[in-house]
Amino acid sequence: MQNNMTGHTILLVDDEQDILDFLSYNLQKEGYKVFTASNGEEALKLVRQISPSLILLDIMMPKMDGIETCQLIRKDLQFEQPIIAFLTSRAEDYSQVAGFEAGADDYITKPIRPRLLVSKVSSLLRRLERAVETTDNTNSSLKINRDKYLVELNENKIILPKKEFELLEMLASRPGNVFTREQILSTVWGNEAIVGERTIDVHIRKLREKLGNDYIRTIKGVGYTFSED
Amino acid sequence: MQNNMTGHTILLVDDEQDILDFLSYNLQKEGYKVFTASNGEEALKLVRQISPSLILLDIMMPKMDGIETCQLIRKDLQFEQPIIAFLTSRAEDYSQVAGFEAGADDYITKPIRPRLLVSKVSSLLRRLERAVETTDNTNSSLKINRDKYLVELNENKIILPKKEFELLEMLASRPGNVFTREQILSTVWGNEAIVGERTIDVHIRKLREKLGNDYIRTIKGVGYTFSED
DNA sequence: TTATTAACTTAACATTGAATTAACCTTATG
DNA sequence: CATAAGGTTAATTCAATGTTAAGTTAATAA
Repeated sequence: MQNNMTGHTILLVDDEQDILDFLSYNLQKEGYKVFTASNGEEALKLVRQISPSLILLDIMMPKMDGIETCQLIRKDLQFEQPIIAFLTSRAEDYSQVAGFEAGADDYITKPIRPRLLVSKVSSLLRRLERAVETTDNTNSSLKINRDKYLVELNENKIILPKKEFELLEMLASRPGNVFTREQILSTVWGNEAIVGERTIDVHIRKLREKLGNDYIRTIKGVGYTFSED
Repeated sequence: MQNNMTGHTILLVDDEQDILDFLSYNLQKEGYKVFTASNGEEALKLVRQISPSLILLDIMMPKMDGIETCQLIRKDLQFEQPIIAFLTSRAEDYSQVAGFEAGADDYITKPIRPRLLVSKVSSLLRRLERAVETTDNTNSSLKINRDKYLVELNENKIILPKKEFELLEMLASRPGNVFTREQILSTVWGNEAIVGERTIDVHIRKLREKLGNDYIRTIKGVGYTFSED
């Protein structure tokens, strides 16, 4: 039943075996490689060995709780940062837990529905894939930060509307690459959307207005390309 | 068996030696320094000497009961306030009302499960550490006090209702970061919660009403972000 | 208990601004 | 120099968000 080709590795950490089994079952079914740990220390050891893409971490655990574990993981792996999501029961207030400060990326509240779990996991992993693409252009003058929805161009911070942001993100993901209108439509708009002929142009124009004309070049009859000259 | 590096000092107060032994054993195993007292007077003396971070206090004791002891401790140590949790048997739930008024931070009901005890203790102590952390961000104009649901903005103290507080805390935990409605819902409400479309907006509005419009910014189609400019 | 108050949610309506369109203009290339 | 592809501008649209007040529910007091 392997629906998933990405082959991401997921680490589950919970002190209750039932929960581990339940999560494992549902995630393995989707084709993920799943490892489990039943406490924070075990998790820390495993993390170094398996380099998981995603860690689901129970907040309430004896000895070392999720928050502490999370902080240690973040300290330990300064470079390859996995995505970390906390598992909480509905009862626990956010203010008592404050996971984002500890370095969490998301929350999943128990009781956990299989469907929601799977969709959340895949959406979290998608975030990772995008981040990898984008992280590369570090030394360039244009930085795109998806979490902050922020574009930095020569120290100037620019906040773009959604469509413009996604369009720019796509073009900048592979500088020099020419993207056809068709490709752009199916990526940014989704191949369902029926949009007029001039829609893309207008967005391109607005981007040029904000970034200057030097970044996005038109290849007539083909499409658009992004470069930094 | 020292798993715990914080080295917190815990004071146990109970008239039954069995309970003291049981608690001592389980907490020492985690690396805490543990002291015991078998009545209120003894406890009061010890408190001054050892400055415990946490006191576990039996409610039902001869001579001076837990409530009274708690009140005296709170009066005695006006500055360094330890965290106090009451030990109660399940039957005596009526006393809970009095307990929080007397200055308790939490309840632990007998019979006591070792795991739950340990995780509750570590979570209570974490609260202490976080409270200290929070005081640090001095240069920012917004200070957040988790325990009191209190926000200080340019010298003005504002007590926020729970939901508003948690929403603000989440946004403020990563200034500049954009949180989607989805993320907000699953964190502050829990992903089971079925809340109407406008619920978040209303809370955002109330926050803006109290903080001013400059802190929380809407990114239409994406989410909300917090900043201090 | 019942009364009272505050917190939270909902519902109805208003507003906004991003996204799109339409109409017209410009340019590259055969 | 014809023309198809792309550029520009302003008007329009519509979903997302803002706002308010009126319900609910939960907490607290009497």
